[in-house]
Amino acid sequence: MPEGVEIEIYRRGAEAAVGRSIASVEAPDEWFLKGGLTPAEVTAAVTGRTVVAARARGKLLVLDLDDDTRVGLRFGMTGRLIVDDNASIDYLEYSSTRNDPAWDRFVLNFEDGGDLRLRDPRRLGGVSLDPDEDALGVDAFVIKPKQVRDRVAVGEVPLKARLLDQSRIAGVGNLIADETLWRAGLDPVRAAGSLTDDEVKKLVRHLRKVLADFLRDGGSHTGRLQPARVRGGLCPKDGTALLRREIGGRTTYSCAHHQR
DNA sequence: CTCGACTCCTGTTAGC
DNA sequence: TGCTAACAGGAGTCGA
Repeated sequence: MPEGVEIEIYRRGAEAAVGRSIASVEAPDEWFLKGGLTPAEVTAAVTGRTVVAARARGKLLVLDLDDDTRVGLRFGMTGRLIVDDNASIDYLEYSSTRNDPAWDRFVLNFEDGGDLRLRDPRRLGGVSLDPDEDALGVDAFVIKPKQVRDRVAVGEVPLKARLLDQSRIAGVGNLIADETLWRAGLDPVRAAGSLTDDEVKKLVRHLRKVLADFLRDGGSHTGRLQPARVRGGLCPKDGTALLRREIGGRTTYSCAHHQR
């Protein structure tokens, strides 16, 4: 599903839109527009403008336009970005393997004839104008150990829930969180503030490696834990029956043996 | 401010 | 074969 890794892949795909002018907009699904935005408003705001940058912050993809308007794209759990008929990602966990244009919720048509499409079967994504980027924490790709210690590894909230809190660290979704904690040998229900300095360092080290691995391998579904994230799954490290719990409101798989 | 519970969305799949 | 119900999770809202 689209987590920070997928958003970075989308961002690279969206680089193809930089320098191009927007001729028209398709916003057929008003529900998909967030913050009270209407199709008429978004059309007026972006038509005739040129894309000058594509940026990622956590799970938010931002297109900067030449008049400082910012277009915020969110992908929910099933959204994909398609630029000029090129999808940067073909497979998304929990999404459909079909490819139906009826799921195009937002389209920018460029003056040169190409287009940028946000295709989201389950409509959990959305489009906003001038999104509040400051509400997001430091992006997981660049967060430093000290920032993790100060903003993530604090309080009595379960560690897993903390990692999913986008205001503290942006871009970690359910699969990245489970894989990171599994590799780091940390129990997802541990109080976030209970980690020692060494455990914080270990957490950051594994997070960075997980992000790099997932980026290299093409998405957040490519983890070593992933095949075992099913009912009755066994830990790929030691064969122990995995625990399946709901933590932070999300299905969480972890190993009772080596995650402490 | 913090935090857990709840709600939204719909394609897919398990099970009868 | 056809149907129903459960399931998936990112993000916003609400109340304690």
